[in-house]
Amino acid sequence: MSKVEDASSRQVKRHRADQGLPRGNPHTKVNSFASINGVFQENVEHNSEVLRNLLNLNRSSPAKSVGLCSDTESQDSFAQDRVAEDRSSLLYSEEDIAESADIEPSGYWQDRKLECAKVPSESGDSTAMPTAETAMWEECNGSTSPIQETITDSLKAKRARVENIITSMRHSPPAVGAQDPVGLEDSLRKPKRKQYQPQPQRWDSGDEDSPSKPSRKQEKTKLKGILSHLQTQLDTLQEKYLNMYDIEDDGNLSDNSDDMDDLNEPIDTGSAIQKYEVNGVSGNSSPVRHRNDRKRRADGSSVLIDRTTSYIVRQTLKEELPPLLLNAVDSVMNKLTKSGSSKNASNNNSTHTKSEINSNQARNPVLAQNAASPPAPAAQECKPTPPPPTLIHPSFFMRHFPTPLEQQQTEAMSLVVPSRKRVRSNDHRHFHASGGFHPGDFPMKPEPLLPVSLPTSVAIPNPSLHPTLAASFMTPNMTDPRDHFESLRYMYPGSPLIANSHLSPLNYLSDHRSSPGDLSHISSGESPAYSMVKPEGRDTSPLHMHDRPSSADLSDYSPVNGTSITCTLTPTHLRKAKLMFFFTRYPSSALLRQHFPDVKFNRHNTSQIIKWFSNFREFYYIQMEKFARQSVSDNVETAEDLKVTRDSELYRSLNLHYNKSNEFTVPEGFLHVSTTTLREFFTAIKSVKDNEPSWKKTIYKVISKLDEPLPPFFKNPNCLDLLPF
DNA sequence: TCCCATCCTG
DNA sequence: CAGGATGGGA
Repeated sequence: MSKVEDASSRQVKRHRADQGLPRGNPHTKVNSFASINGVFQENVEHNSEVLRNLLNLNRSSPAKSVGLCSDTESQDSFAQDRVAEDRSSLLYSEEDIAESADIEPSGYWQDRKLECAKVPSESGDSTAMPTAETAMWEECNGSTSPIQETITDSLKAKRARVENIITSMRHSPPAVGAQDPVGLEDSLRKPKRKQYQPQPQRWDSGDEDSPSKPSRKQEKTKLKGILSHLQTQLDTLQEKYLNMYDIEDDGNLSDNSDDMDDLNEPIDTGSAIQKYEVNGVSGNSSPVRHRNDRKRRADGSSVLIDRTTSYIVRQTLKEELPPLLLNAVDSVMNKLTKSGSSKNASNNNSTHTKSEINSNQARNPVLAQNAASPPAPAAQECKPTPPPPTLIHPSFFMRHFPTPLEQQQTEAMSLVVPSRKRVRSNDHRHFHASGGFHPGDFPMKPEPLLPVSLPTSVAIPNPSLHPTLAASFMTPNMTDPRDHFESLRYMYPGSPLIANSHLSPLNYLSDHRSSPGDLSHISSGESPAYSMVKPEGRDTSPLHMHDRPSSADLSDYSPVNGTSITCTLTPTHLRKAKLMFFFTRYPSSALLRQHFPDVKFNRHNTSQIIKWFSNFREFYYIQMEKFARQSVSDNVETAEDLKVTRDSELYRSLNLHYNKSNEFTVPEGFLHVSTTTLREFFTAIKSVKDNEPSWKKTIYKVISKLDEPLPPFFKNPNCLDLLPF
């Protein structure tokens, strides 16, 4: 049974690896999403500050920067549409946030289409996705009331400016019209606009595994630039929007005092929705709500109009900025995390990336929603059938950093398509918003953008095998706590770590340096002070933050520096294991269990960690044999002439492998063992014993007896955190 | 039969 | 570093 289980598990892992699937526990996706929301929240707050500053700045400055706004009547109508659609997008977004997640997307959008069908489209584009909001605006435009005409003129002027802003933004990146899959340049000149494309979600399309993945390392630096570039663009857009807004509101500054009050508060989407719905008689039906707004405008209340405009501007920025920044930060951080050591900032993919941006802007509904779409593609887009596999569900997070496959998307994405799930991005992470975006999601506790330590592949937590672990991954706290606390370590840099001084590697290291080789006084294992090893039979929940070594062992144990039990072996564990190899080449499984108290060992991860040491030995012996043979060929006379020192190339090679960041002072004992091993190999090779079948076994036997006791601090699950590096 | 180590391979 | 094959020991 176990054999079968192991075999099948291996098969599964193999399969997953072959598929390029993430190795981590799928539930970590939830946590990743939570982290995104955390960032989102931060962005919202940050942006609210930005918005306040911008608005105040514009209000205080009579000079309006509208240089890019060259009004024409034809543009006016387009811009007006865009303003209207932006408004409707925002409304959709709000409704999505407010509405239950149980809404079927298809039904949701079909309802929208039904609403649209009742409204004549101003543009005459039958494929357009009219909305109640546009209907409202169009009805308003069609009115013969003088007041409404004034209103319309005012709005047209606004739209014209928005149009110009958008146009200028589109041309900001280098023109990539030839690569533009959306036909953006053409669409810019056509008075048609694309329809909303309600896309059935494809949660987990394997197609996103791009066949030609550009180097993430190379993209890292570019993404940084992209981030700042996009932010600059957004700032420009903000400024222009607000300038426009300010011009329109010149005579109504006092009337908008409450708006400014609003701006002095952190912008909160939920409260904004509430405010907006309070303005309408009915908070449930947006058409009704819009009509009420329209009636107020028809009453000639410029205050209301300006408030609405203000609201549009604010909401647009609220909606636009956070996802953009979120996505940018997400992408950059992802690249950074995955290629933190990358130093080669290549520009090879700059064109590619910029085209991504451009095509992304094409999907930005604010930018491209009004863009013309040829009738045929539009008709195709109207199909309620599921999109092609390469079409990824449009979401806030993906509009700005599309995957290469995403670039094949040919329709403008709605700003507010319900972002219920984030499908795999090019970072191969999955984000699932089980209930869409709710205002309550955003204040979620910020999680680390990425786990500091990702599980190693063998350590795939298999929920079916470990139901308790599976349950543990259901909450944010239940990810590998080491990851959690590693991140917390940066949040609380001053937090005390281990009070027991002899658990400190620094102490060990200093002791070690002062008296090399004298490790007996810190001999590990048997010291009763470190009897914090988890009892074998303990079968508690994987996460017991406080069910941990007694306070006598770790007097300063706290959730901040603490850890909890996990079945997942992380790269941190691997690093620790490598350092342990300096002391023990043949650790027993019992020894490993003792020194990884944060690991709940099962058959799986036990064999994994044993395999690690097997691999360590393999590398070690290969190096030894290599250098022994080299010494033989170098006509070294006797084995006694060989000695591994910290200057020797062999040492550097080993140190690079086991102690890459040089965070650990290699113990003197390891030099002795290395010297012994090298000499054993040298002698065997010199005496041509390497012709014998298993000539290495005798060497292995010798070396296996040279294991040293591990320093006590290896029993500290956080010992690597204490290393200076 | 299970566990572990090694070797080979990717 | 991991997976698979293989072999040996308990």
